[in-house]
Amino acid sequence: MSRKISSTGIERLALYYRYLTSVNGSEEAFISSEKLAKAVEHTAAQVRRDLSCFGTFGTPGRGYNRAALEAKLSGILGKEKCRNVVLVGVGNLGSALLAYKGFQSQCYTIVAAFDNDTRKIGKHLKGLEIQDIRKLSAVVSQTRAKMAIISVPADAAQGVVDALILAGIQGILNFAPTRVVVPEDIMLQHVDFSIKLDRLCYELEHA
Amino acid sequence: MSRKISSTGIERLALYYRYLTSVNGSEEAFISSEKLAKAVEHTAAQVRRDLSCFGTFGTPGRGYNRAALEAKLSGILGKEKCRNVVLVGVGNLGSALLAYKGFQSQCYTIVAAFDNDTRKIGKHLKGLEIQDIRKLSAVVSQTRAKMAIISVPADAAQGVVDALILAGIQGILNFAPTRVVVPEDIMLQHVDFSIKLDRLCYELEHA
DNA sequence: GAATGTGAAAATCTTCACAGCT
DNA sequence: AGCTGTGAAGATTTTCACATTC
Repeated sequence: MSRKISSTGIERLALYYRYLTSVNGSEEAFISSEKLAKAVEHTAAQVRRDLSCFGTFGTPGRGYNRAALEAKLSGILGKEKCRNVVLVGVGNLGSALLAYKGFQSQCYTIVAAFDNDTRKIGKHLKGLEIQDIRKLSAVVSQTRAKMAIISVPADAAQGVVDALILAGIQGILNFAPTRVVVPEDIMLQHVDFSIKLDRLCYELEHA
Repeated sequence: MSRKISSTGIERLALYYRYLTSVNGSEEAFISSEKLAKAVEHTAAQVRRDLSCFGTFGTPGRGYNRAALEAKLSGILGKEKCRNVVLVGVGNLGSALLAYKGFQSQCYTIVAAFDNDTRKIGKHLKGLEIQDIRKLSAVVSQTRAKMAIISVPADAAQGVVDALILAGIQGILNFAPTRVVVPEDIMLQHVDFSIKLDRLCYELEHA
């Protein structure tokens, strides 16, 4: 046991977890690495390797107990404690993210939304009042949010990121179509769909 | 020259391209691998390696000619021919994607939008009429679209993907929070932000 | 018999470091 | 002097294959 998980492996763990929680009831109590792999379009060896990084909880000859595996993954991923998230940038995309059910059904709650557009500030959306970005610091410490989602224009992204870090945010999910710089101890993930579309385009071109 | 580009390298190429097109004018005519790397948060060696996979067009001692590099990348990525894209699933996220400027400013045009909700069909959004999903096949052949974006619920994704492929679509950008199966010759990319948020959560937990 | 957990091999991706060009 | 292009080394990730356990 106990090789370090690969960084892509972490995303697979999240896929395993989502799969397990999405098929509810009326299933066998055990699932094999083979079946789990099929469900998320990966390989059985990879499933076993990923899971083995966190201990050994499969049963040879049977597979993994679904309920136990789900619980274990929940723990590994840190989903026990539900997490408060703030969102910055309530444009088209930001509004869609506010409404997105996938976050809530997992363990995340968007507890505040910010914008710098005075026409939006004060309005309500999905039960949240859009707040002035200048209140960021106060609200972050008040809600003890550790994660932020930013969906602002590319040229505003770095400034917002800096402000978030100053306010105490430790992890940022960036939807702005640009790269930003953060200190070593701040976690950052990009969701960059124009790049993904470009990649698709490339692959079509070179098929 | 001429090692095969890594699959992550392709996404970097798209980043280089976006960076070059985003800084307009008033720049040096040449840019070094070092500077380009900085701009997109990668390394100089990686930039040179990625580019070298498609020929040699840097100038030792000077760097890369910005305009030439931009043109070259455009060619590599297949951006010459602007590409018609259809979108399936006009919910919150789909609507935001329709409005997203980033696609247009690159070479993509969303030429049709589909949904299966009779309350939405016939309505107009961003100058497009939302069409009945059953017209998919006709519209795809008419517009000669080769790429599709899907933003439908997870449980509808596979069905939509199958229909798209039947209609002649060759590349799919999937925003549905689930994995789908496609034949070998169909290109598929996932934009899976609940997974990215989970990864952020994991990294916060194990920082 | 069936499926895990894991060394070892293979494949892929990144970095080093430097010869060679401008 | 400055920077590219690239072999070679290194690091990471995936796959193979099988002894071991239930």
